[in-house]
Amino acid sequence: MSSQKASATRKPLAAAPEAKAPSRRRGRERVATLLAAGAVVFADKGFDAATMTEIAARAGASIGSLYQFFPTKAALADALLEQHMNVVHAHLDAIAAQAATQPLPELARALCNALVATRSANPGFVALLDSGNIDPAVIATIRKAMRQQVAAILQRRAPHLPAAELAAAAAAVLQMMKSAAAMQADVTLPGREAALAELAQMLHAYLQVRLGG
Amino acid sequence: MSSQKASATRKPLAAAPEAKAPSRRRGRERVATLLAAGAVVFADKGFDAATMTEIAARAGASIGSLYQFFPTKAALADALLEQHMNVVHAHLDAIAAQAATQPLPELARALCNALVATRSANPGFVALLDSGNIDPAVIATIRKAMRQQVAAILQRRAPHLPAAELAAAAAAVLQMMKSAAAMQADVTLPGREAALAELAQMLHAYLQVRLGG
Amino acid sequence: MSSQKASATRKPLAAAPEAKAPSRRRGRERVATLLAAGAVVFADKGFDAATMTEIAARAGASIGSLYQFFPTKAALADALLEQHMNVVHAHLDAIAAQAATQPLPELARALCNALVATRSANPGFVALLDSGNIDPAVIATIRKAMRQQVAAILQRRAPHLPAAELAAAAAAVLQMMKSAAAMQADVTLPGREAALAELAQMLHAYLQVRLGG
Amino acid sequence: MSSQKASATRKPLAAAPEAKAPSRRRGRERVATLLAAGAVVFADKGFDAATMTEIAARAGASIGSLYQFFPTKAALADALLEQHMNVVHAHLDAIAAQAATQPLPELARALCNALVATRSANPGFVALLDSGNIDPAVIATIRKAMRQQVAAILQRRAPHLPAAELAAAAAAVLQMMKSAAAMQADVTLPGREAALAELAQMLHAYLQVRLGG
DNA sequence: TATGAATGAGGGTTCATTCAT
DNA sequence: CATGAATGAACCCTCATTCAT
Repeated sequence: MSSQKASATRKPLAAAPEAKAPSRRRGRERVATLLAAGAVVFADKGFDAATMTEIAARAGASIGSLYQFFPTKAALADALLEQHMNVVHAHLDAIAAQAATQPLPELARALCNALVATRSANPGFVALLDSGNIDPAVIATIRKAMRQQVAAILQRRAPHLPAAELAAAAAAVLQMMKSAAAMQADVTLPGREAALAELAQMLHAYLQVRLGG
Repeated sequence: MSSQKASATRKPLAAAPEAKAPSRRRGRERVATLLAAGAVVFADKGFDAATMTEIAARAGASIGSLYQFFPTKAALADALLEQHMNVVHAHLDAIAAQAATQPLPELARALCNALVATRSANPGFVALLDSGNIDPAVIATIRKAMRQQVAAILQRRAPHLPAAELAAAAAAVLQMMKSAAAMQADVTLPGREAALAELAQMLHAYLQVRLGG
Repeated sequence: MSSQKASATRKPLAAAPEAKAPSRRRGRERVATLLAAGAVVFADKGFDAATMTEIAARAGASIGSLYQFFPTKAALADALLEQHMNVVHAHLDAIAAQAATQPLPELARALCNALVATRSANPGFVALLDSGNIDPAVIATIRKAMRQQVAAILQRRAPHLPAAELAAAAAAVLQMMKSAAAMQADVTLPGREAALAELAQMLHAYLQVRLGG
Repeated sequence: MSSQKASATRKPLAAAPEAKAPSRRRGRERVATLLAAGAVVFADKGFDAATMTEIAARAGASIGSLYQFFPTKAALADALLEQHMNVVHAHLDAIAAQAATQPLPELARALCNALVATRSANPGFVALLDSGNIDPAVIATIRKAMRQQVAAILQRRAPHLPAAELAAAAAAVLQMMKSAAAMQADVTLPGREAALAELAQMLHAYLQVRLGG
């Protein structure tokens, strides 16, 4: 199964109260504004400390308006999450497309950067995932999907790796990718760029061992 | 400077609201109970969702008693953090003691396990660090101390590595150690043990490259 | 400068936490009710002993409603203060208008009664001013404004009094006016009316000396 | 009845829980320290905001020790009040002793200064009286006693004044004395000294009218 | 549909007072 | 007596959510 397909067949994350799809253009714009505001505020303060009132205010909307589209704080977070996951998946799909032909060090770097990029696009993402306020089932789903995408990437380089080993490697690589994102987010780290390069190096060394030179 | 010394000169983390030290035996026991309860509740729900009331209740104490020793929710978290850091630092010191003589794969495994172990001893640890409710300066201090300890460990294997490279490597290794702990905490991950082994492998491959065979 | 003008250019008292202005009619009514309730409760118990819960209850509102418009107990007090000051200033303006032509004993009586009247309209006023919970800068501002108004009144009778003497006299007269109000509030004082008359007498004697017959 | 006698027969102010008189020297010292600490803290923060814990701490005593001598926050305040009243009464007695022979302007000044002096010796005094936390009966008693002392002073100058007029005049003069004290406490008042002189002038003018030149 | 007022449970924190040691 | 830990009612304030207009 190609990862494109995987991402194409992805289903809405939550079974919970869904935002009613806005029928008019005006509505769609509003939703976008609200999501953007939510992204910023969640990123700034984390899920718990973020308030629906502030999000609405930042979007230039009334609190009532916000609730019209997102019946729950968690629903807003879910929507945000889904949106971000789409970006992430697209990123990984792009990497997968090149995976077979790219030199290994470049692949390593690309993987390391995957989450770094999307994460700086929206720093609140992780805060949400780790806040403990998101339905664990949703989180599990997300993680599984990402692992599968990473596995698909690795498989391009090592088509005959047994499924179990592939899965384990994918989990490890994904974890490493998260590490890179976390490191990128740590502004207090002196020599951050060098350390990030080191992480890429680490990934490269591993891929060499695992996938064969 | 030996890492033992480093840990000997470690200073209290918190700047502002310290836990008032109990002077009676009763008080000291209380503080221990309260810390334990806090650890559990923070681990369960994260910093924000944890309530002082629940912590007190779980400790079998009244809310007033809790506040007698920890003037603030954050102060309690700080105390917990400090306590945990002591464990972590001791762990790392122990690793450092063996670092020079140990076979490399074992060192890799030991590093991977360092945070895994302390973290399962108290799963709330990370939640606190990442919650955004802890004084960023405290967090920076903690991270720096850990990086230095890891650097000291690496230095035993590669005494002549330039300081800058050493620092970058330490940051990368530390990040990896955290990855292992995170992975360990993810109960939804199928084949977790295999994946953890893969992480150790990754670290090993990296150390080989970095520190020389 | 006429005292009317002075009162026209008066600015809002509070520096920091303003009452959020209601935009709907319902809200405006609420605010009025809440202010009234606050006035009563502050008067009854003083600032510290008054509770927001009681104020809300007395207004027939929920606690949340109260906080919607007054983000802080102090903000409510400030609003109340400002409202009362407006009444006081209007009173003093009225006195100023007649000051030039009125017989001196009548002026003395009017001054004595100025605060008595407004104060019985809202007995909590002084409690607030003296509670030590109001921003001292606000208090200083209030006092200064009152002194200036009293000075303006005196100036109508003695246009050529040097500014410094005028200011000192105004401060003394204002203090006397407060005395009258305090006396009025003391229900345990036997012969209160006679004593109040005595105070007016005292003021009259003073004005005669100061302003000339 | 001489005012000395009046002050000699004064009874304890409160019927409420009394502090047990300490039998040993050590105890008496402690009580003195506690009272002093209470005076300072009440003065600083007012009755409500003052905490028993802080008072004990400032006295270098434990909270338990404080409660050994003053079973209640109000009891402490009462004790303080009584102590201060003794000073005030002594002051007034001294004034009474000279009242008959002194030139009128000097008497006026002495009266104005009476409360000013004692009040700056302990600025918390008024805060207590006006805080609404002291038993109103106690307050009434205090006021009555002071009025009687002032009346006694006035009587020395005008022995034949009818009792009712004397009482009214005493009430007015007392109020004026409080005004002077309040004015003295107002650090924001520019030209405070001049204003105080004005107050003395006012009192003088009144006494001339009332008591005859 | 958009707005903003209304609601109230719940959270962190304080402090007078009590009591065992 | 002294000490300091223990208690818990009460306080101020927040915020997700609902609802009338």
